[in-house]
Amino acid sequence: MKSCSTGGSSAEKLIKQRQELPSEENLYATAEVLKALADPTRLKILYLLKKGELCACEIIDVLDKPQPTVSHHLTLLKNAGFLKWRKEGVWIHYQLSHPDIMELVDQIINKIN
Amino acid sequence: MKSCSTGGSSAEKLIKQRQELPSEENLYATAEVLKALADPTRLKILYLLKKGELCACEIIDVLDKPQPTVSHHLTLLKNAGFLKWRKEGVWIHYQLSHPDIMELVDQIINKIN
DNA sequence: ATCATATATTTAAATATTTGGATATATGGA
DNA sequence: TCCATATATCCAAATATTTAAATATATGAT
Repeated sequence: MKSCSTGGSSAEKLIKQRQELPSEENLYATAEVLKALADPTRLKILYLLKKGELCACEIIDVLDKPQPTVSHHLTLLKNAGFLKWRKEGVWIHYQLSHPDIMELVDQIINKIN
Repeated sequence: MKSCSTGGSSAEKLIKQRQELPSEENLYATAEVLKALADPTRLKILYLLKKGELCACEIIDVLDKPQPTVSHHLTLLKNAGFLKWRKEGVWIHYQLSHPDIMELVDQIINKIN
């Protein structure tokens, strides 16, 4: 049996292929950001916010989930960098920090489908 | 205390906001696709394949992980629609099915950072 | 047919994520 | 100050994902 035709994976080739990749750190960080996107509840929040700023209580109403659940998802989206917010008294108004990211998400999905 | 200034969430407003969202089904499907992306090992595979076709054995070599682990990640990427493949004897050569998706991923990450 | 190798599947353990009740904190009104 | 409401945090249970050993399957060489 001859060897895999894509070319023998010599030690040098291997090292080079590894070097050309993003660092582990980088890959982990990227995965973290994408994980924040990869959940139906959080996507729902993001699509909601495409229409404009909303306060947490409104998001809770629309999603119709318990407050701690929504709060948790908002925290993940905030930590990943998807949201901006401003406090106004007791209320917290959330906005997309990069509205055009949602277009990019849609483009990925369109390519896949 | 006055009510949340973004506007009282009247029943009609709520219903409208919900209607304007993608369906649950759609949100779940989108989340599935994004989940396939949201893992450092799978991102590594995708970045590797940006350079061109590789056979499974080479991917295993570069990642330096046990074969079943890599096979599992390849299966998830295949199922999500990110990979094309062709069999050549025992070998399976994988390719990105939509190479430009990786650019879109990079754009999302660049916006966030 | 037998063997060696490439890849996939099965399975179970380890780990991480999601959910929501209970509770804490923050803010403003009375 | 005391109360009501908005939001966050803590915690534990339910669920999902990741990892890798063991095993199965597929292919081609002898």
